[in-house]
Amino acid sequence: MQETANRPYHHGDLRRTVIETAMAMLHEDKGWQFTLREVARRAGVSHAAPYKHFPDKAALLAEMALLGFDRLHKALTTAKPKKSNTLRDEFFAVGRAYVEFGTSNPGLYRLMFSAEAGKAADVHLSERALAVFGVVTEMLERGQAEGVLRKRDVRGGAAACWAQMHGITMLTMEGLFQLEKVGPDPLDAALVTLLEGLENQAVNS
Amino acid sequence: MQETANRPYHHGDLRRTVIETAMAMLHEDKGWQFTLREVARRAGVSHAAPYKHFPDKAALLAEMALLGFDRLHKALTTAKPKKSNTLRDEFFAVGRAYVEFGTSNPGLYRLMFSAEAGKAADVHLSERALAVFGVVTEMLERGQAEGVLRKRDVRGGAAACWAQMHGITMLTMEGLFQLEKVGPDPLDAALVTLLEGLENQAVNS
DNA sequence: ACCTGAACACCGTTCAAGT
DNA sequence: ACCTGAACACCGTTCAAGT
Repeated sequence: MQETANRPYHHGDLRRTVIETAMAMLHEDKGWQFTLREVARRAGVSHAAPYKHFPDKAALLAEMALLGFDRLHKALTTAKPKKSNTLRDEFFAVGRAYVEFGTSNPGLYRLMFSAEAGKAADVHLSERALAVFGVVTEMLERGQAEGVLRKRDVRGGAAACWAQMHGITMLTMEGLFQLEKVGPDPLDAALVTLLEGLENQAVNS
Repeated sequence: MQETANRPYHHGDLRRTVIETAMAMLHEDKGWQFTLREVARRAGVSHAAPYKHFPDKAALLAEMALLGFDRLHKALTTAKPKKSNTLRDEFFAVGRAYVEFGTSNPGLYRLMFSAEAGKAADVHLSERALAVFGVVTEMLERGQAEGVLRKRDVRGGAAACWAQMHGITMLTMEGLFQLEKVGPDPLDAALVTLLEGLENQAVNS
């Protein structure tokens, strides 16, 4: 862990360094179009060195995507307010945290849902990716138990929530949600609409 | 327009041919990671020839993305049933058509919303891309006029719809909506949830 | 065990030169 | 006006060889 100024030949923990360097480069560019050679350059090793730790670039991408899902999961559970809060508060807190995560890590978020990462190692079907789905499911189950939400197959509702979060996040990243055409606060509007589709009682405005 | 078997030197309509060839290659792969050189090879010209018609690869991608938005717009308006149908029918028809378009053209759909296409030429802010938004807006306006939908800023509702469509489409493309974990018919569940968030009257199940 | 350096088969892009 | 062919500066990946 302690970095000595001179790394003569052996690097020590190149595997971790490669991932961290690549993660840092993801923040600079929007896409995951960083090059493996550039990563190696920044890490101060030859361009062939990373191949001792990853079979190919796709493997590195997949690992980064998994890391991304872990961070997203953590961001959501952290954002969840302490108990004795209304479900509505929790719903909005988690929703906003999701979008916030995506928009402040656009490169990483894109990578997580890219075909490239998905192909390799079944990233999207891993339990680490599906843990995010679990957060939403728990929230809906609580809502149904409290009678706030309509009683329906929770999985369908969770699917709707995830799709809505993902859609808002990507459209925001593209700048499409910054237009006057979509109104003053599309994020809020989308969350309200979604919640009211899940809620139990009638709302007449 | 009529293709002679021998194209000795001049191609005739290389610009169109390049676009069509690239479009065809988009169907084979999932991503837009086709190479310009391969396009030129298939078109039977040198790898430098396309540069007489497009300043760079990004310009070609942007043009293809615009074409994609035109096709999506057409797919939605075509799917819209003739009048004297309920709004609910229209809503589901358009929703399913949207997802269907994405899942049957994954490469093109990905390209349309990629950062690469977005950067070039303001694709996402073009009226051709926003026409899709218009289809949803019209539908909601009709619903509000008929009293079926809650009266609210239509733009917010349209934003919610678009985000939901986009999210479902992408998650389906990733295979995440084919899991038992998300239930038997997540697409339907998401559409129902969305619609009921927009609707006027109370629903007690 | 871990890393290097040269090598291979590709890219995107440019540009003088051909027709 | 439209296209070619060689060239440049890159990639990802491999592999014998070094420490």
